[in-house]
Amino acid sequence: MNIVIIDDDKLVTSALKAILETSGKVTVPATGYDGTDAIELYEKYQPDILLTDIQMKEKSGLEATEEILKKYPDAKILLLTTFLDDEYIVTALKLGAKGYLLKSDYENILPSLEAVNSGQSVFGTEIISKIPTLLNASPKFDYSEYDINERELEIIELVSNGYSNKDISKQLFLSEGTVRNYLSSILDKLGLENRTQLAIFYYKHH
Amino acid sequence: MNIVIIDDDKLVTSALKAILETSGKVTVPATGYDGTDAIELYEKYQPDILLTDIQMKEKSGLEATEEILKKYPDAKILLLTTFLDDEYIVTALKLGAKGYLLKSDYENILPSLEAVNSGQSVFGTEIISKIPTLLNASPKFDYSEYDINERELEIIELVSNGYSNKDISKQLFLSEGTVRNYLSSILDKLGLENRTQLAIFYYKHH
DNA sequence: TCCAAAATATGACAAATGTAATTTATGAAA
DNA sequence: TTTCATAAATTACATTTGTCATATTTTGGA
Repeated sequence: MNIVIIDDDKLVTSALKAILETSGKVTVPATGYDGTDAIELYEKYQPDILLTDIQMKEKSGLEATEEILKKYPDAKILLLTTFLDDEYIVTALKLGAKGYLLKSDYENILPSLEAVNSGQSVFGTEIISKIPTLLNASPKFDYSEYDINERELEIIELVSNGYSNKDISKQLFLSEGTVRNYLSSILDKLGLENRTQLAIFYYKHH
Repeated sequence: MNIVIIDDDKLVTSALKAILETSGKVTVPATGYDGTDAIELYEKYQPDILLTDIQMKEKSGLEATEEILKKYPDAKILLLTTFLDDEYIVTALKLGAKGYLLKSDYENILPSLEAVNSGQSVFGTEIISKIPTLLNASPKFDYSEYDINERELEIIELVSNGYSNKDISKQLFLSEGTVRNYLSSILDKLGLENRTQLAIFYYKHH
C-alpha cells in the first residue's frame, strides 16, 4: 500500500510514517504539511490512500479533499484529526472522504487503512455514535427550564400532532376549556403566541 | 480473533467460516442460523465480533443486535446483507452496530473485521455514500403533485414560521381575507384541517 | 381591443382559539 | 380539623381561523 501522509505537525507525519512502514505493509513515498502539498503529492504519487490532517494552516484537509475528489473521484482519502467536530463529520461525509480517524488511535490506523484499501469506509466509533443524533436528532428537548409539567407535556405533544383542543380533551378526558387553559399557560411559559408556533417549536427541538 | 457467524443460508456460514479461518487470523467457534442462535451463541462464546445476517426467518439480525447490545453494550456486531436498505442502515446505526457489510464483498470482510476489532466502525462505501443524503435530507419537498403555486408556497412558508393571517397579509401586501382564502385552498389541496397541521406537514417534509 | 383566466377582495358566518377571572374538588400537610 | 396547593372545570369574552359564495381587478394572450 502506498500512503501519502499530510499533517502540519512534522512530528506526526514522521511518527506515522515510521509506524506504518515498520508494519512492512505500507510504503510512504512522501509526506506533506498542508492542503496544497496534499494535492500536489496526491497527483505526483497517486497513492492508494491519502491520509491527511483536517486542520492545517494554508489549505485545510477538507478543501484539499474536495479538490482532489473533484479531479479523481475514486481517490481514497482518510481524514485525521485530534478532536471531534460535528461540522467536519458531516462535511467530510458529504465530500466523499473514506473515513475519519483520531490521530491518537495509533493502533487503529493500520487496520483502518487496510479496510479502506479494500474498499470500505472507516470511522471511529465515537463518530458513528454521533450519526444517529445527526440523523434523526431526537435528543429529547429539555423543557425543565420552562417549568412544564407532565400534563402540559402531553398537551404539547398532542398539539404538535395537529389535534384540535376538542380532540385533545377527548383523548385526555378533560373538558375542552381545561385544555384551553393548559394551552394558554404553555404558550405563556414558552413565550409563544399560538398553537402553530408551539408545534413549530416542538419540531425545531425534536 | 474469535468470530461467531450467523446466517440462515448454511452455504454462506460455511463459506465465510472457511475463508476466515484459512486466513489464520480468525477462529470461528460456532455458526448459527437465526437471531435466536445469535443471542445464544454470543452469550456462550463471547466472540470478539458477531457477524450476522440482517434478514432471517425467526428473529432478524437487527432484533438480535438490539438484545445483545442491551445486555452487552460493548458487543461488536457487524451486519451482513445482500442488498441495501436505508431503513436498515439508519436502524443499525441507531442500535450501535459496528458496521454494515455486503456479503458479496468477500475480500472486504477480513480487513473490516480487523478494523472493527481494533475499535473502528466500518461501512461499505455504498452505504456511506447514502448517509449525506440521509443527513442532509433537504430534498426540497416536491409539492408538484399537489398543484401548489408560488403564492401558496409563500403562504405555506409563512404559516410554517408561525405567522398569523394578519401578519402574513401585511408581509405579502394582501388583504387578510385573501390570505384566509389561500390558506383554505392550501388545506384543501393537502388534505389538512388547520394551519398547525400545515406547519407540521411542512416540517415533516423539510 | 376584448376576453377569459388568474389573482385578489369582500362579507357573512360558524367554529376554534386564546385569555382571564373565578369556582370546585381533592388530597396532602400542618 | 383547618389550611394549602393543585388539578380540573366553568363562564364570559375577544380574537382568530376557516369556509363559502360572490365580487372586483389584473393580466396575458387571441
